[in-house]
Amino acid sequence: MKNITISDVAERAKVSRSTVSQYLNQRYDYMGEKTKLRIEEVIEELGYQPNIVARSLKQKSTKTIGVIVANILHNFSTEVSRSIEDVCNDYDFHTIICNADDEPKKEKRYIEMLRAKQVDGLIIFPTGGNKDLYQKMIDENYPVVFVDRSVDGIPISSIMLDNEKASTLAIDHFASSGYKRIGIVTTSILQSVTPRVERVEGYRKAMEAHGLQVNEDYIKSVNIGEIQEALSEMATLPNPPDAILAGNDLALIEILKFVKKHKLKMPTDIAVIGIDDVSFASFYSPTITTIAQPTFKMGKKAAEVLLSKIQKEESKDDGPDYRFEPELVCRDSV
Amino acid sequence: MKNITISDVAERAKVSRSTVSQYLNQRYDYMGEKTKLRIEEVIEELGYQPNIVARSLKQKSTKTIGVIVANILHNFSTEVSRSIEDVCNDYDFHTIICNADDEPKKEKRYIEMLRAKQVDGLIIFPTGGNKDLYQKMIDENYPVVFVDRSVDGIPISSIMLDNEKASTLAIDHFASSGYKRIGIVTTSILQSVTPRVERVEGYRKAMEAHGLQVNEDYIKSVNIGEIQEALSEMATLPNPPDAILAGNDLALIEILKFVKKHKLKMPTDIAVIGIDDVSFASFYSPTITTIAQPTFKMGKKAAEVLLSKIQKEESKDDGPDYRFEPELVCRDSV
DNA sequence: CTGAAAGCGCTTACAG
DNA sequence: CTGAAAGCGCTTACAG
Repeated sequence: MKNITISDVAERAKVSRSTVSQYLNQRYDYMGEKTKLRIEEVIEELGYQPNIVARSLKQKSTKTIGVIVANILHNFSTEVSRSIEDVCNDYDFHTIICNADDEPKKEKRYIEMLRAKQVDGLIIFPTGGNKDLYQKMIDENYPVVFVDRSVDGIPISSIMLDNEKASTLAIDHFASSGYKRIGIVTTSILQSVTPRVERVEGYRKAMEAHGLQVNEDYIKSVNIGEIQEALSEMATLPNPPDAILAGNDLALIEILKFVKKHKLKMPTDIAVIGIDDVSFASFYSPTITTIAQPTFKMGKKAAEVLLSKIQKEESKDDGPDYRFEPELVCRDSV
Repeated sequence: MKNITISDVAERAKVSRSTVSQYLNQRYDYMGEKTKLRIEEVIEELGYQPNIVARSLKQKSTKTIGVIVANILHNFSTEVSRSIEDVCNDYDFHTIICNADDEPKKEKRYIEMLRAKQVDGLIIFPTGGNKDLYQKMIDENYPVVFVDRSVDGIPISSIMLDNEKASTLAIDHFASSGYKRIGIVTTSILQSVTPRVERVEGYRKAMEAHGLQVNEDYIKSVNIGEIQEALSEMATLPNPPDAILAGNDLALIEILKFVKKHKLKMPTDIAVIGIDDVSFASFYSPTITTIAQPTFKMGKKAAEVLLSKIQKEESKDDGPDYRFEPELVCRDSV
């Protein structure tokens, strides 16, 4: 199956390839009306579709961006990606989504692959483990924006939740419902991933603001596989917490499993709030009070910031971060 | 920022571009050891990365495939896509995922865009609404495979669940637990989407096999927004069903919402089985009995079939469909 | 063992 | 108003 190229169209329409190209790029300014119509006809007739790869090579733009999420298992990643795609679509950009699986090595491989593929820019939920690469992109003035996390010493704008506020909303709500022994469970904080660190920090501050005691035994930042154990430890404390804030959706699920396994009742035995508005929150029993992230807005912003960097050539920025407001969704688990 | 090209490498290594290209393509056969080392060094030194767009243009292969899912909201779509990506990754192929949103128009746009981008093949969860395009791809011997659904008169292999078996497993399980008034609720069947049609068909056959009466009022195939109403209708029948099979994950969620809203108890007031093993099935209250699709295997198969079509040039096949076995996951909602 | 030349399918000044 | 020419960054016979 020989592919139809611009030459075939030109030949058939009895014009030069340049003229066809002008037509394709809608530069009709100086084109004879009959020429235009003739080309249009031939294209229709041949079912010609321009080869975008060839165009990209010449134009040095692929109209494609790459998105590298740290871990696709978080609902947040999926929703933000979806929103990024929507916006890109509106601007006729394609999106290639990759999942680094929390491994800096994979992230590195994807960054290199995507750049070799000449994507016009990158949206990264950074693992944090490739500072040299991040810095190299800055030095080369290559368009990048971060999402969810920032990286120390790397001045790339990041689209993030106001994480401290998220914790504050939760603690305020617990407190106003009379809970005092409030714990927090989140996935490991060892790589100092921004949202986790800030949420724990926000938790501490909010507790203090309410004059509540911060008990270190009530704070668990461990790998997802160790959460059950951490919860058991908390539960067997002489004075166990009566409310728990889940630092993200995966932590929440672990908590719900624990609650179920031990036949606890929410909110009487234990009150729960989850950061991230999981899909089943509204029909779980009881329905789950959550702190929702504006994932749609955040994805939109990420795409817009990146696209504008791409357009401007001038992708320099002082790396201002964009913070988004969390929202308390009251339901029955508190 | 001038990009580093093969010419820069050639110049610096004092060889021709051809030789560098040979090196890049690992055709070392006739290359002097010193040449090889020199090139290697220079590449390292310059941080050179070959431009894949240029390579693709010449090689007429982008090492990229497109995936167009009918509706990304189904958990099935996400999981299968993920598995496709994993396999493609192993073969050094990239994946571009698009969501047709159940709209044939969007599907058409994506097919055309992806082909213009010269993707080497397409995996489609077909909406069914673009038969001319599907046929055109067959005529052009362009590599395509379908997933989840087949399209009447279009001999393209499809990777599908054994849908009748899925319903059979559910009905058998209901029946063996003593339920007799069994209903089925699924999203609209109007466009004769394969799995929906087959699941309803399987339901009928299985009911008959058990000597159970098929009550047409127990069969609801309506748009997602109308499921609540359909359930109300069923519930107010003089003799309402005491068990319901959810045709897919979205239908299941509607049922769970209904159950919650009307404070019904599962399985005492109503027993439920869902086709698709949703994420929360194992910790919902009660845990939910489901029929799981082997999404991972199905995605793997789809990728493998497509990749082999791509490799063979000869992408013709007689369109044999591949059927996968559903699995009953017994939990507490029956 | 390595290089000169042609070509992939476009686009973009530039000339007329 | 339209065409000839050069070029994007690679690869691939082919010659030597």
